[in-house]
Amino acid sequence: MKKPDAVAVLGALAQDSRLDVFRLLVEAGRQGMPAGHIAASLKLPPSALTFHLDRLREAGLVTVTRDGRSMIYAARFDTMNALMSYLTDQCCQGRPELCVPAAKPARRREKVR
Amino acid sequence: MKKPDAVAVLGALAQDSRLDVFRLLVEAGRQGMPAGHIAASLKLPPSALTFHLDRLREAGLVTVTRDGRSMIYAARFDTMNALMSYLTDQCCQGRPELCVPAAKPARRREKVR
DNA sequence: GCACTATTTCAACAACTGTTGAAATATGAA
DNA sequence: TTCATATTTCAACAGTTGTTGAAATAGTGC
Repeated sequence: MKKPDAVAVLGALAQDSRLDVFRLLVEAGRQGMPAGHIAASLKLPPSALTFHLDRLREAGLVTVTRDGRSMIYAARFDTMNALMSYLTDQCCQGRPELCVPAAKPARRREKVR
Repeated sequence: MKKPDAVAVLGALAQDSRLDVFRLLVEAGRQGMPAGHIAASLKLPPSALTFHLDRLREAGLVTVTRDGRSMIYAARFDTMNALMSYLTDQCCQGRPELCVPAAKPARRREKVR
């Protein structure tokens, strides 16, 4: 991921309603969710939802497919993945331990033998 | 980190000049860098730089201290750290392996037996 | 075809953002 | 004190963003 893409993805997530939409789609997982269901969950007027979904799609954070009269939106984990890598590389001196506690081996493995 | 903070931090990074400034400060490390040096490196007019540094500071991404007539800005890794955790939790289903390749144990285990 | 549902498009508008240059402030040196 | 340097403040301005509601489009079923 290059800088302009990172700026676009960060900008797409840097807004209240859009962060809500994206988190909802993350929860929904790979199968996604119809636009109407998102609108109902978040109480967003349909035109506002379309506006935000467009921006998420332009940033590569969601995919759309039609199913009958519904449009199914789903989170793109690969883009999120690329953003996390970009931030780790560019904004954490490439040293995950500086910014990513998750990178600790952690908890499960008893002992590395 | 809560949602409004995450939105603020994402917004602070979601801009060309600011992402440049922050990356430069990450490179500079804990000792930071005087504003003038940043302005020179990135060829930003001083008033524009102040504007962007203010936003980074409001988002908690940099600290400032005075040294003589210079203002020394430094990246706050703890805030970046908190953002990474927030994104991993809220936008990757809390499953780092979905979005954080670094978190994969990776490569070493021959076979899951 | 007509009615019905799901979603997008469009225009309007207030609010916010990023950039600029000139003036103000703060510190240090002579 | 006066001069020079480092940075911030301020006002102005064009451009972008988010929200709204009404109208348009696309698909389904009768």
